[in-house]
Amino acid sequence: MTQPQTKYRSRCSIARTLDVLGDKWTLLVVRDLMWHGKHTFQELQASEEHIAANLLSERLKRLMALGLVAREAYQDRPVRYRYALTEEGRSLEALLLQIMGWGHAHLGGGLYDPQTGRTVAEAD
Amino acid sequence: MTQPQTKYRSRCSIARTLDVLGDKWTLLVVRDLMWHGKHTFQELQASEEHIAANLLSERLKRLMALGLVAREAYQDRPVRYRYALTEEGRSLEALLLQIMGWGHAHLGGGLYDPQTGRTVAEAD
DNA sequence: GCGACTCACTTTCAAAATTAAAGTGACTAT
DNA sequence: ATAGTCACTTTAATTTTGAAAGTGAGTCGC
Repeated sequence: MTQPQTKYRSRCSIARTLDVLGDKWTLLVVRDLMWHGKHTFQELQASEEHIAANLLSERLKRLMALGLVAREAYQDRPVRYRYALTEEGRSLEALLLQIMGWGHAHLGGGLYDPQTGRTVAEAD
Repeated sequence: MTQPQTKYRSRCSIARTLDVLGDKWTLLVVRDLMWHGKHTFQELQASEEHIAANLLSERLKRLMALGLVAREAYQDRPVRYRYALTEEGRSLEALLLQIMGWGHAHLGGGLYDPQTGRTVAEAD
């Protein structure tokens, strides 16, 4: 549970969620961390949607500030980081599944099965 | 099922859904149409988040183009419209509930109960 | 008839966000 | 020494947004 109301547009939970996750990139980063084993900056950047480096950098900072993502250095000299979802970040899985289900049914996108790691229904 | 009329960034259902709904306003319009009995342009514009008229106009056009919202004239001279979700638009309810649930649990927003039309848990 | 008002927008324009590209700094490999 | 990797940051052009004002068709009060 994060802090005060002043940082949000309203007290509506949907508006608040959109305040922090409502853009075209944030949830794709979460998707990659959640399911696709992408944990370094360059792995995240290499996803097929091609997020710009400055946006990835900014989104990771926001997700860390929200406590949804944490990073740890996996190497010094030079320091290199590994990003991972926190437990709170993993709580977004149901939301991601819901979004995926809707997009599959209504926009013809693929349907990924986190159990098997496979896309079980092809996209148009 | 909407056809590949639009071109999407990728075949990922999440990316596609974000392509069409991934911004700070679209789902608030859907929320108001779904649950709050707001059906005219001015009713939608009067919500507490205060969407700008140009954005509301553009979002309604997009939602209509997607087949999620339809409008009918409820008056001629001058023509005035009533906007409503289509059946496909109503399919977004589960997604809205999921987003609301997450926002309530993690950002402290209110929790609305569509059954009773009441907010059952207050926001911070 | 005249002015004030309503509704559903559209236009305007500055500010903010996104995009693509190039640049930086610390290193490693040849 | 030169080239390459990684994790970013910076820069500059383009796009989107946000706030305000404007428009057009009509109604209402006097």
